[in-house]
Amino acid sequence: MRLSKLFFQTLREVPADADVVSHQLMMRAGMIHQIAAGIFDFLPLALRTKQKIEEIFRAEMDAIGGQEVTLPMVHPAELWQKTGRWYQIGSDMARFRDRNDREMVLGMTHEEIMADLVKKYIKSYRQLPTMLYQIQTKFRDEPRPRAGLLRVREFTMKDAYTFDRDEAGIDSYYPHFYQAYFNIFRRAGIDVVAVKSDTGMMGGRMAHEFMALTEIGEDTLVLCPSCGYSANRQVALFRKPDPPAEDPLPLQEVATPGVTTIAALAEFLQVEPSATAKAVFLVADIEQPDGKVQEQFVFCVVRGDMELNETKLTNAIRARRLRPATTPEIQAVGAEPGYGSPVGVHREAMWLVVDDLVARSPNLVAGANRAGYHLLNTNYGREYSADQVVDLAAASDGHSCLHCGAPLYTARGVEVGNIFKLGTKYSIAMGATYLDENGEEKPIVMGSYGIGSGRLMAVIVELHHDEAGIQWPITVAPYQVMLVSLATEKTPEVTAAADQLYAELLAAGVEVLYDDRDERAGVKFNDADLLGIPIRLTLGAKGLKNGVVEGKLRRSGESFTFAVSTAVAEVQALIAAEIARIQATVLPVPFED
RNA sequence: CGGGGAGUAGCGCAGUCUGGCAGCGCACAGCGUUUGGGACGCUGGGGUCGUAGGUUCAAAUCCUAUCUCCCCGACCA
Repeated sequence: MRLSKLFFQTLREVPADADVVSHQLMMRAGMIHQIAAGIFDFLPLALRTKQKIEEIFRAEMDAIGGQEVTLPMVHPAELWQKTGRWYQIGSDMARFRDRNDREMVLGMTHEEIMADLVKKYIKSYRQLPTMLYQIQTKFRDEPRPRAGLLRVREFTMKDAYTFDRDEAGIDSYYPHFYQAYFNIFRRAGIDVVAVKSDTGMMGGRMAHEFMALTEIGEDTLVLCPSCGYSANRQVALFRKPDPPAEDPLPLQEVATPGVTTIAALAEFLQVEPSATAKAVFLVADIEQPDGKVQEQFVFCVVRGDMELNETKLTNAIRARRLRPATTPEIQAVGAEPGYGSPVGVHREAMWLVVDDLVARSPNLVAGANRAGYHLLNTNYGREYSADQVVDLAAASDGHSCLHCGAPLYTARGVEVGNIFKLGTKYSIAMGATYLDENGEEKPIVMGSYGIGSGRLMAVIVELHHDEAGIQWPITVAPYQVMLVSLATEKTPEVTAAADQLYAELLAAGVEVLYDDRDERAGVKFNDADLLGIPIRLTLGAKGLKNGVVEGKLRRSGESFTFAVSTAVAEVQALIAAEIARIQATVLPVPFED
């Protein structure tokens, strides 16, 4: 491609709306253009990279038995009503009516549609397992799109679905995806960690998220440096410290005027925060046995040195959603904000959930449920008992690893992919069943597996750039080679040589972007750095006089001198070396169950 | 949905407080000089000042409403 003809424009200045690096660089490189919050145009350079990423998806999916299909992105509401997600999902789902007043949705994911499809075609255990995938547009009306391509409303996703006879079937398929995902990300030039994750609205038994570690990530990960344990903080487990071995002491009320935080309480009483109990008041939407959703006041207790993990709580009490309780609601159950404890509250008006460590810790300081007073020496089972005793605490830096005891650390990550064991939720709802060897009708066991192409592209830029611009890994670069001609009006021989080299590179099958523009050298070099094409070839009057063309690797700055006559072969070797360098990172990964 | 910021040429911004010809830089077009890391000169094109209503002799500027975008939070397969 000749740069003089390419539909693009580089920007010298950073667009005001862009504040993460990947967004800035892709805007400046003329790759993307925003038309609304979280909705982008992909220009030719971006599209080439997106297509390369998607070719990697196809190769890895095909390698584990996938067959590509394309399902619509407009769905009748009926399919979503069958699984109940029509009712569960809020305004993230874009809904509209067609001309005949039928309710329709824009697809946010395709479990329903896939289950509906296989229902018609899969009848026998002989047809299982099957894996279908597509690369398709999704629309999710996110409340807050942000950070360029990292969090958008309309996006392309590779979503794959497995169909197995039983749990054992998916248990054996799932690790293939786990490996394929590592292969995909490594072939795209990034490293990821797989973490156990919450199954959220997808439901299901097991899920992993593939996280790229970067400061701009929205998720917090908990990692063990010793045994490799890794989990999203939402579900991360840790080994709780042993509570001190003390005999229960008599309950005692003390005046603590104006002391409403754990830190202030610890300071005032000269005790460790770990010797206190923290009360958290929430209101949960709980689905009742009759299907109606009711609000329930939830009183949570964790130790003062720990934080409540709302995902753990949500799962423990099977809540639809949580919100903080208001002061009147808190007082209505006999508690007092800042001085709350489960001692002496109206137990019948609440669901009381206590962290297991609190239940095991003797003589904790807790609120007295009246302003200005706390209680010393509260003991679970003596002053109060709970509706549920479960793990509610959020894992943090320095906590001990559940498996090996080493201190955990936290890191920020961007979720670039996920894999779910879905079970039979969708197949039962849609009636997707098969007959087994005994002629018995059984629901198909499903899994679903997603990767967003645009987000992955943005993450690659986040992880591969410098001050001057992008540094594309060669496997996903829009072009492999950028040929920069430094010809001027006075050096037509340079133009001729560059034209010829361009033609030879094209003929040799090299993906080459040819900067034939009438620009000064500085402009061309700066644009080349910005676009981040991995190999730059420079042909100018000086070099040509000596019969040489200069080569340079964008990622390292390493430079080479090639004879013009052998340049094509040298470049091909360089491309092969760059590809091999990335391919060398694609290795077997042990499956962490 | 809560808090904050911003809408003026394709991009970055000034002008708004204190109403009075709509500007600057980049980009774009033409001509000339230049030509290995974002050249220079001259000339030129491009604007419903987010939208609607109001106040006023006069509104980018004041008032009211509204839309949009960005950031933090809530939310998020």
